[in-house]
Amino acid sequence: MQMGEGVEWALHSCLNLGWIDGAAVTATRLAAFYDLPPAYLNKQLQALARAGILTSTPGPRGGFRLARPLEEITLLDVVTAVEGAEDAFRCKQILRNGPDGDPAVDYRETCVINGAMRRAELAWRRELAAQTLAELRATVESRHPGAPAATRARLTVNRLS
Amino acid sequence: MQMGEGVEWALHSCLNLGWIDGAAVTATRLAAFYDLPPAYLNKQLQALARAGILTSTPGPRGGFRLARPLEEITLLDVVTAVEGAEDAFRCKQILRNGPDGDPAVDYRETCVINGAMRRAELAWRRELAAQTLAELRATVESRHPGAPAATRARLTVNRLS
DNA sequence: GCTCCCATACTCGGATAATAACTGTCCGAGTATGGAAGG
DNA sequence: CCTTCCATACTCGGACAGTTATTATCCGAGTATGGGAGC
Repeated sequence: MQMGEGVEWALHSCLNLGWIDGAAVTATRLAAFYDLPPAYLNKQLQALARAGILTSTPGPRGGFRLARPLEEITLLDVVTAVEGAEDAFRCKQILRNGPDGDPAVDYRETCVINGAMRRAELAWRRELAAQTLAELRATVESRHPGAPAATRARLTVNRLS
Repeated sequence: MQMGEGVEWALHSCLNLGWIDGAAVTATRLAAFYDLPPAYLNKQLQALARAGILTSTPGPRGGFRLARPLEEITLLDVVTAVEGAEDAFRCKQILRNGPDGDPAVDYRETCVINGAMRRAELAWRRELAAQTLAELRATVESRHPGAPAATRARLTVNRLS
């Protein structure tokens, strides 16, 4: 069970976009920040755009920008956008093949094991939804006061170094 | 991000073993219960045996049996045994490639994003560790009082049907 | 009848393929730019 | 000089390979069984 690295890239990119005010930043520019594969990061940002977290504009002067302030974006929003909404534990309803299996029953509702696993995943999601990206940004700024300016300078320069 | 189905198989098999008193059950028999691939289920049971949840005995009259009562087996034990102990979110430390990246720093400790993700996974693990298989067994027995006898009959018959 | 022995069948255990998911790359559709032509 | 137009360069967006992880299978090492030979 492993989460795709797109989640990590997306979260860092969203935080960086939070330090840019209004200007659109291209996927290539964001990828160069951490030396990531540009086209693949673009793929993840597309997912964020589909989820309504970012807005994308094509053409020159185009790129991605935040669709809403970081206060209104939770970790769960980003994780769901990139990884999908379905649970990690997917009940295959093997009880249906068991001795008293009933084809008419939806064992995803009745299976005790599935219920316990869903409860655990719910706790995970609850914790993710409790954290907004604005809180993460505040923590970073308190530890590295120069980060906003440095990021803004690096992402809004006219040309890549 | 998806969890292997071995977890589901392992949990169901452990519950079934909880209704057998002392007798060893072969992987083939347990697989036939839900019409699963026998050799692959055997692989998962091996993982449980390596983790000390089951004991395995080879040869005729061999098979798997619980190493300790269900009261002392948590969901987390089984998940960890089958899926491994490492976190789903693995911080690749992309900050190291960033503007002020320091090769000497372990960003798994300092990265705010990694900290938030680990907190969420901790909540998930905590929930899993809070549930023992004995509690699941009790819930199943309250809903299906005939389950223990039916399972025992099906798993301890001399020949497969 | 009882004991000992051995061939047998059965089990787990790890090594080996087939499949799906994730990672990475490429090219096309569409758009604002910037300069050139015309008034 | 100002306006209009068009060729250009640049962006996202989705379609296309490469690589890793997951799923599934197979065969060998080791053991209790159960029958047969010997006493």
